[in-house]
Amino acid sequence: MTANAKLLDRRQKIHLAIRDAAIEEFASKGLDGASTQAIARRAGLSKPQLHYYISTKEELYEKTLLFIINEWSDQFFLSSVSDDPKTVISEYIATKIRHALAQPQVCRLFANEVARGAPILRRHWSASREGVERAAELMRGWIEAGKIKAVDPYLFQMEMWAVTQHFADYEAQVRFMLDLDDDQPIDEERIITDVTALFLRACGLDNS
Amino acid sequence: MTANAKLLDRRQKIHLAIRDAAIEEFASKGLDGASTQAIARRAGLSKPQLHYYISTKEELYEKTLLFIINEWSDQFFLSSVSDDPKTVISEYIATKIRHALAQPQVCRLFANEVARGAPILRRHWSASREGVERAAELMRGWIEAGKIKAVDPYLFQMEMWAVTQHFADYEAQVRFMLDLDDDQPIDEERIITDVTALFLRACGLDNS
Amino acid sequence: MTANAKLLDRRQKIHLAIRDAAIEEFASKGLDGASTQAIARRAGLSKPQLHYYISTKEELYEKTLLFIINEWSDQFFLSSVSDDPKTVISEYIATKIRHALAQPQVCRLFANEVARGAPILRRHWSASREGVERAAELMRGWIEAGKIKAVDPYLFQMEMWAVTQHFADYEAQVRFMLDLDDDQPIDEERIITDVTALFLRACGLDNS
Amino acid sequence: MTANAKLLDRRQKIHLAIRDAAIEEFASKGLDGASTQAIARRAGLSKPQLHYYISTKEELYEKTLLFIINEWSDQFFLSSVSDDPKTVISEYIATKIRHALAQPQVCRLFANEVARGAPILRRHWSASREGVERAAELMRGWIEAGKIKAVDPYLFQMEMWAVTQHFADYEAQVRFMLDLDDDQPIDEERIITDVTALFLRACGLDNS
DNA sequence: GATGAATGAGGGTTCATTCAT
DNA sequence: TATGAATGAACCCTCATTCAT
Repeated sequence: MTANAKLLDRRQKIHLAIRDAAIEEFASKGLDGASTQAIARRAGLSKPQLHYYISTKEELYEKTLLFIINEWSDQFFLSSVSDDPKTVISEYIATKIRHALAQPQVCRLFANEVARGAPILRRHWSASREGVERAAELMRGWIEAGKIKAVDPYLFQMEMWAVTQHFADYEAQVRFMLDLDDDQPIDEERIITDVTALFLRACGLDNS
Repeated sequence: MTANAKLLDRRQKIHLAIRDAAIEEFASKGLDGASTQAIARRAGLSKPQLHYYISTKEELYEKTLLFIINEWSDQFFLSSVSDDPKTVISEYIATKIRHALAQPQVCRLFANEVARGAPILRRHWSASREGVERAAELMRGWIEAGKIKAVDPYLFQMEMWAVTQHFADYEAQVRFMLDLDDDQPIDEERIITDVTALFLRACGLDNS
Repeated sequence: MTANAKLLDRRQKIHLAIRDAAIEEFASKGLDGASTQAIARRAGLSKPQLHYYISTKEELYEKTLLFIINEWSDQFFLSSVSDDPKTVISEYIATKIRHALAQPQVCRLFANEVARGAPILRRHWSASREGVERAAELMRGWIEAGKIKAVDPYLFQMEMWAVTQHFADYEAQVRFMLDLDDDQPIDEERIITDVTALFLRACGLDNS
Repeated sequence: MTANAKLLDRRQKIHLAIRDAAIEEFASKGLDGASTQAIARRAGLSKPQLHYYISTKEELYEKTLLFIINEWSDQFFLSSVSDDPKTVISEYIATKIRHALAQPQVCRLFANEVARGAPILRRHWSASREGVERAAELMRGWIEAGKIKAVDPYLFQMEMWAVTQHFADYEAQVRFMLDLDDDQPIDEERIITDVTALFLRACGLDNS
């Protein structure tokens, strides 16, 4: 490994640490509530040192936001890898819940931005229009083919999003409802099974 | 009306204005991000004047939070006014969605607190235990009586909460999904109908 | 004296102290070099306290600048109180030199702004156009009437300005040239006499 | 050219670039207002790279100041190359004005230092004493010989300095007075002619 | 020589809160 | 009551400088 590569590696590590710290802070406190102090400390840096790597808090926020939606975008919509609605819906839900439980802060950061009215995010929303429409089209095809019941494709997408996202955004409440302490694991499979069944039944795909 | 009564009236008006301002600010910025400056301005007060009515920002936050969950608590759980699950579920969903669309800030303030890990709220959660269990018991009764399919009573409550709450917490995203501008009204009835149908089908109550 | 008047008085005193401090600091360090810290200290305030009275450093700079040119503007141009050029010129020079020696910081603040390219000042220069032209017209009248020699009215104004201003802007050098310590007084009358004679001779008004 | 010579050449170029950058920055912002960042950028260097060539900002300031007064010192005083006062004075003025118009930043840097009270410069002023006195002596000779009117030799020197320097220090105001845009050239000859005539008349040397 | 990184101090400004009046 | 003023902490960020490499 060359000296140059080592350098890049080091730099990247710091940038990763900053990103993680930013996600954590922004997720729980929001843009205004988060302090660069806390982000720096969490990333193991001094405040001026942090500013060696980033320019402003706002920019860091935007970059963090864009990073997560980019990483995450493949899970935003129903995919058309399969022709079978049951498979497609089940996979969407499983993937989304797994992500919600594995990276709740990422989900909450997104939720926080949307709750604020999405001032930053909406500048990048046009890119998602197509995904929404493609998923809607897919569902309309299933409905016309009599594969699923006649549901509103847009609302159905939103409802799946709402429920799967809930396990991240409302993790504390989920724990309360399920009577779990903060350190006890959430039963992922139980949730996936239940939520999947809910939505399959809701569109007439479950014969239980 | 006596002078004393007038005074109390005036005081109460100010307290109401402060509460409204606090809900608005805390909902969009969180506890840390909100400033007493902004709350005071929104309530039509000066900053020192605000501190005449409240003691600290934290306390105002807690009081506001407790107020809304108190006002709101009757909608938190399935009520047992009727014996008919279809009626009970439909009414829960309709009420909850109407509230979400009418007072999204209240919902978002709650969401924000939970997303932070509910540090304040959890001190008052024990009071909700009973409501959760009563609703679970209610559902178990329906299941045993063969009135609804065998769903997980706890998860089912959470799922209904998640979907109904979504229309407040993710209002901006809902508008994007439904292609609505910020000033266009959201079609309440369409949503209530759709979500109700979803959950009724999900527990075998819909014969459509 | 009413309580209200007292308050206004107190406030005004602080504002005056801030203005004086600002003149002093901005004059010797410029806009960028001056620190609100130093201005606050000089005005007998803490830094946050200073911000109770002013909003930003830039605004304070601009206000200070505008204040001094406003106070000072009556000395900027040749006045036409008399018909006699000798009187007019003599009085302009005497007044201007007295001001330069009495309030060198005010002069230097102005000089500093102009040396920077007058980014703020030039937004308010249009108001001075008339004064310049009126003075030029006055001199042209004298020339046509054969009262003074044919000098360039614009350059003559600038030359008088340059020399009189010099005793403020270059006070330290003046002291060096005249071999004066920092605490020794500058002989105002000697300078006024000499400079007046210079310019009167220069336009043919001195018969010495 | 040897490798060593090349090296020295390169180094010198960088030092020249730094000096130019320093003059520019210090002239418009002063010692405190100037940033090493800006100086480095203007010189095409990084900040640490700049510190490879200089030690501190203060030292750079002092060196720059000393350099310009050294380069410039031959123009500071009336020279005695000729016996004829008219020639000597005319040449002083022409040279000084040409310099002011060609290198206004150099002049302004000097002016700024003097306006601050010349804390650095005064440590090197003793060297100028002689020049001042020699010029004064020269003028006294002319006066005694009846070649010029009886003017104060010290004030006369200062007045010539003031007027010639003005075209650099107050360039922005000069442009305003002459109604010139920032990109229009200033008419050098017009100024030299006028100022020269002024001072010649002022000491009885102009028969116009 | 030159670059990335680090640091401690200080920049301007706003914060929540308190205290006079 | 409610306002002007004050304060100390903290805000985000840039400074000049140094030190590895």
